Amino acid sequence: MQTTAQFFKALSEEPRLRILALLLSGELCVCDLMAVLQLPQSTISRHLAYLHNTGWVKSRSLGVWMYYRLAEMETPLAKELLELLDRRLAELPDTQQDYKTLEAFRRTKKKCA
Amino acid sequence: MQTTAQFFKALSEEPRLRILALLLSGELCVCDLMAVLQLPQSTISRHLAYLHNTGWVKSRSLGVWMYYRLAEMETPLAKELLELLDRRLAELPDTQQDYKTLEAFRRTKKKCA
DNA sequence: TGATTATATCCGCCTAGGCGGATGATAGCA
DNA sequence: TGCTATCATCCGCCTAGGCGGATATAATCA
Repeated sequence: MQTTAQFFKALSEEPRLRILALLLSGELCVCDLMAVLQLPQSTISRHLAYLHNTGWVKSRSLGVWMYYRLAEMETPLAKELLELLDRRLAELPDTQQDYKTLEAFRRTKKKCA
Repeated sequence: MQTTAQFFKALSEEPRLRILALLLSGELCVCDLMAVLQLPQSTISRHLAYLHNTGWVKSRSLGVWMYYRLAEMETPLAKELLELLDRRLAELPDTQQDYKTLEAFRRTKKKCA
């Protein structure tokens, strides 16, 4: 139960929720997230570390970049929660705005890839 | 999004998760929750106030007692999240233990009702 | 009315964790 | 071998919110 609470705690801050919503669309590196969320790099990395520690995301390094993706969920509760986020987070206006920003960023910059 | 994060934050502490799990089985008063969770009354009331403020529970007073029940969820995300908790929280060993304790408490005490 | 009971709130204390600038480690490039 | 870009971590600062004992409020009962 402690662990379950911990797991939900990862969703209790807006920047982390926005990061997860963005990762639902696929793997991203830290600089992508910086560009979309408009937050300092230390803030992004801190939240990513939190999400990593609580089992929400996995990472792989590719050259200088660190790519983050959603982890494979292990318990039924976690699996279904992720499915729920996948269905319902995208509906939120804030998420849609972030998706647009990500698209725009990808068109203008061919860096970070 | 801020609100969504706030909503999840309510699930980020173990006592609140246990309270919600117990309320899934029906309306309860503060003294029921005290008996099951074995936590001081001020702690229970504080968490109930938090759950109330974040839209998870509603309350009604009946004489000296204050009865708490799950609120009707308003957004699709909230509705489905509650359904998920209903399906999956009951599976957890901690929840099952709390249910047993609640049953035992109800058999021995006819007070608080 | 005075005592008891259930609950809410206050209080002081304490920790997790938020923030963002500064610094450190590492990889690729010139 | 520097130089630069990316990212992790450190740092000091600050707030939300955890805890539980003490107190206030309201309802019931004798």
